Amino acid sequence: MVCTANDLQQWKDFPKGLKVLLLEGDNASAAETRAKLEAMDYNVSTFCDENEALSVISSRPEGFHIAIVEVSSSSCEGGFKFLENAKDLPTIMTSNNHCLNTMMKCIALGAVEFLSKPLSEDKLRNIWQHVVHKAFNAGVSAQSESLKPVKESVVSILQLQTNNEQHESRASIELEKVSRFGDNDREHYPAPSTPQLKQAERLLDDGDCQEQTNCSTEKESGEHDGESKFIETTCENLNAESTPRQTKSEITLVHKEEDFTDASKYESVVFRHPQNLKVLKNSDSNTTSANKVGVRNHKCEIKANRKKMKVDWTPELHKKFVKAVEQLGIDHAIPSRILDLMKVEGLTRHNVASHLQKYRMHKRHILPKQEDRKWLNQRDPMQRSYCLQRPIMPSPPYYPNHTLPIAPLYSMWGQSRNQTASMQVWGHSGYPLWQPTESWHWKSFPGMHSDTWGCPVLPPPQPPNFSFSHNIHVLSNANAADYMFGMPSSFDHYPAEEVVDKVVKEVISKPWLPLPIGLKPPSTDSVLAEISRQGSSTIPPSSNGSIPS
DNA sequence: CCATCAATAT
DNA sequence: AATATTGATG
Repeated sequence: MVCTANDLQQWKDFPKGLKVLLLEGDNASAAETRAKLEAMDYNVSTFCDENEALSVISSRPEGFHIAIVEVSSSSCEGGFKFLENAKDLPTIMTSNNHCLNTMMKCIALGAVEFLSKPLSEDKLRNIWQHVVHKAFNAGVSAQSESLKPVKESVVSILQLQTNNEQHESRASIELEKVSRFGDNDREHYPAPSTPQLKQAERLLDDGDCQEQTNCSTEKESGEHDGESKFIETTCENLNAESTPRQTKSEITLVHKEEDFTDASKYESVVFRHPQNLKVLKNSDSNTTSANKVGVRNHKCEIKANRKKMKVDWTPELHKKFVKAVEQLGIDHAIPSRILDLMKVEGLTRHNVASHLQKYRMHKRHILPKQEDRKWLNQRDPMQRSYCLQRPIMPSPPYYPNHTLPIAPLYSMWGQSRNQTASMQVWGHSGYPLWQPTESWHWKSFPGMHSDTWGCPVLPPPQPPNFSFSHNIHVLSNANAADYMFGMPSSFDHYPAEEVVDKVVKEVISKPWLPLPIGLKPPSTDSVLAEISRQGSSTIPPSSNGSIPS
């Protein structure tokens, strides 16, 4: 049995009085959200302080039915914490940024939905469905006090409904369908995603979810036409025989992106199952029209969106890219070969080419600009070329493996090309120890050195008591959940300028000293910067850095 | 077809 | 404003 428009109308009335805990910060946006919710007859309580909300939630005196919690760069942890404590309270997470890892983590922690902001009315209108779904899904354990009444009222509504239609059936089954029809309805009511919690957790543990995203859509659907398909799987298997509880491990994550006539984009996380993938594959080869989605066709619809998937060059992906480029050497690093080496499913040559373009731009524009500035004071062209070709950094002759960068222009990247050698020399795996590999941010850090683009560079060696504990906390705590909003907050605490100065001076004066295990030499850039600051007098004698020829 | 660069889009 | 995609060109 399929829900009709009448059913929908009836269900639209349901939210009246539902108590919403809105935890969104103290800003205009929160007020706006609240207003929207109230306009829809939700009963909203706003709490700006996470701790306050947490205490409210633990006692839950007023019996909230659902919570809406924002995760942002500043209050991500609070959101996670809230989720952990929310238990049976259906919680919708919202966010301004589209960090997949954060999304994953939220879902893994039990969020029923992850909504991108701004929150349109469409997104908010039917959040109550999560309440319903949860009320039935969670069972009527003693814990779900707040949801019990929901279940009861839903059951009564359903009974009413089925009576009217002279369909005598068990309410729970009806409910199951009802809570699913949202998927098929043209308004695309949010689909509860809680049941897949475990899978999300597993994916999260992989730490490499991005790749999953990439590979999920593309394997069969055709790299040949260079086009990835956005897949929207609204199909729900309504066969009574098939169990809706999915325990498959191969669940992949896709972004569901739909365009609506009102141009408002609904975005949420859905999990796609292998079964559906099959269906999709078949229908893809048979039916090409994506627009034949009939309004009345509620049964099972699959829409293959031709829109290209936007490749998110995550640090992991970029790492692969850089590795491939390094492996090929700068001369042979062409998109197709890079693509081959990267072996990332779903990535097109175009994507790589584009990224390569950017990569080169950085090399050609950012670096020379900085270096030019540094060599303003240097008149001797010999010295210039010396500096270009030779990192001033300790490259002690007694390190046999330490080869030198060759091409002047690429000295920065040459340095990273020599990463293998550096690894042996410096005895680390290529990444700073204090930073999980999944979470380093490969953008240039303001105030940091720009050769970090694509290559994480450790801050200059730190005095024993210098602490990055803040970073460690941020980065590891979230399980690398968000390199995105880690960016501004995680690197607030650079080494103080004096510290850098001191270290750089030290290094310049004693270039022969090996660095502690696990540390990478300060970037060439930082040293050069320091030299230019102090004048060229401090440049170590050229015996230390003659050009190998 | 491919790589590259410029223009465009998000 | 940064960064990804699309388009044009050789």
